[in-house]
Amino acid sequence: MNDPQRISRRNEILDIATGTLSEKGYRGTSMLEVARRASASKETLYAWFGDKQGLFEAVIRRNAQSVQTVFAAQLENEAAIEPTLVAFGSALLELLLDDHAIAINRAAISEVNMGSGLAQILSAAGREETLPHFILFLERHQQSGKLRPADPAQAAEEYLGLLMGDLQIRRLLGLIPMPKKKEIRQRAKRASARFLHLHGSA
Amino acid sequence: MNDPQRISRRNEILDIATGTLSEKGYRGTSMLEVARRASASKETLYAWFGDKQGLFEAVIRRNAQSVQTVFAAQLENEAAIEPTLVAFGSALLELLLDDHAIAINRAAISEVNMGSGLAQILSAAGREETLPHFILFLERHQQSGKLRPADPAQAAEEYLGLLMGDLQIRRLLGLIPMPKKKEIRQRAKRASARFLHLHGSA
DNA sequence: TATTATCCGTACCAATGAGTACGGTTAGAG
DNA sequence: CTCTAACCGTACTCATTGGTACGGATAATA
Repeated sequence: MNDPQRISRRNEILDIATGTLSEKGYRGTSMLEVARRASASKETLYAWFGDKQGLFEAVIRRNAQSVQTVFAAQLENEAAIEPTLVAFGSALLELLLDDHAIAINRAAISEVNMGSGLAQILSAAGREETLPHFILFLERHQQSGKLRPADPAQAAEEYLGLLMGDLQIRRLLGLIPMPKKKEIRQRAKRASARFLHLHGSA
Repeated sequence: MNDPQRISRRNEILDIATGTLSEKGYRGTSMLEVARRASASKETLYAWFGDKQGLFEAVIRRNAQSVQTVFAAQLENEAAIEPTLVAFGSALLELLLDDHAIAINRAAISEVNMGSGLAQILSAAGREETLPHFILFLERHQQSGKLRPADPAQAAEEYLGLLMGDLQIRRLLGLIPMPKKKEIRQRAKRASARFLHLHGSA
C-alpha cells in the first residue's frame, strides 16, 4: 500500500470509528465492530493506533484539526463586528452541537475517571486552540473603539455563555436533537445582540 | 431490620454508591465494589435496586430530592431582586459543580447511547423541576416592574448562560477542580449584574 | 426460647470485549 | 516474474463483570 493510499485508508477508518462512536458511544463501540465495518482486521487497528484509546485519540485530533482552520479565517476578516460575531457564533454552535462533536465529548467525559487523556486532548485541540483567536478578535475591536474596554477573556466567556446556554449539556444528555440551521442562526444573532448591548460602545 | 433501620441502611448504601461513582465513574464502578464497601451482599443490592442502573437511578433521585427543597424556598422570599439572584446563582453553581453532581451527570451522559433512562431521570428531577420556579420568579419581578417585559423563559436561559459559561463542561471533562466558594459568589454577582444590565428596568 | 425472615459472604455462570497469534491472500518492489 | 511485506479474517486467551444461587449467621418476633 503506497503512501496516499494509506492516508486515505486511515481517514476511512477514522470516519468509520467516528460514525460508530456516534451510534454506540465509547463503551458500546468494540474494536471488533470498527474492524468489521471498515473491512479491516483488529490486528491492523492495533498496529496503526496502539489500542482503543489511541484510535479515538486519533479521531479527536483529526476532528479538531479540521475545525481549527475554519475559525482562524472566520475571525480575521475586517468586516463589522456584529456580522462577524454572528457568523462565528453560528459556526461554533454548528460545530459544538453536531452529532460527531457530541459523541466525542461524551467519550471524553465518560473516560475521565478511567485516567484517560481524551479530555485533555480534546481541550488542547479545541478550546485552547480557538479561544485565543476569539480573545484577540475582541481586543482588536476594543482598541478600535467598537467595544468598551474590559477583560477580553471574561468578555469572551460571557459571549460563549450567552451563545450556548445549556444547549450543550442538554445535547450531551441526549435530551434534544441537533438544532436546525435556522434556530442556530437566530440564537447566534440574539447572543451577539445581547453581547453588544453589554460591551458595545454605541 | 425494622423500618427506620432499613431507611438508614438504604441511605448508607446510596451514599457509598455516590462516593464510588465520584471516584471511579459509572463504568468503573462494579456492583461488587459497592457491595464490599457497604459491607452488603450483591444479592441485597439486586433485591433492593433491581440492577445496576436501578441503583444509580436511586442515587440520582435522592440527590435531586435533596436539592429541590433548597430552591423552592430560595426563590420565594420577598427580598430585592439582586441579592436573591446572587444567592440563587451561588446555590446553583455550588450544586451543579460539586463532585457528586458532576459524577452523576457524567454517568448519565456516558450511558446515553446504551439506551439508559438516567439522563431523562436526571433532567426530570433537575432542570424540569427547578427551572419553572426561576421563571415564575422572573415573571413576578416583571409584573412588579423591576424587570423589563420579555420572554421569561428566554431570560432565564440567558441568566443560566451568563452564570455557568462553560464551567460545567470543563468540570465534566475534568479540566478544572471545583471552584472555591469565593469564586462562586463572585461569579454569581457578576452574572447577576450583567443580567440586570440587560433586563433590569432601572 | 424457638422460629422465621432477612442479610452477609462466597462461589458460580455466562457474556463480553480487549488484545494477540497465525495462516492465507493480495499488492507493491526488485 | 518472484519475493516479501502488509493486510484480512478467524480463532484464541484472559480478565472483568453483571447477575444468580446457596449456606451460614443474625436479629426481630411470637
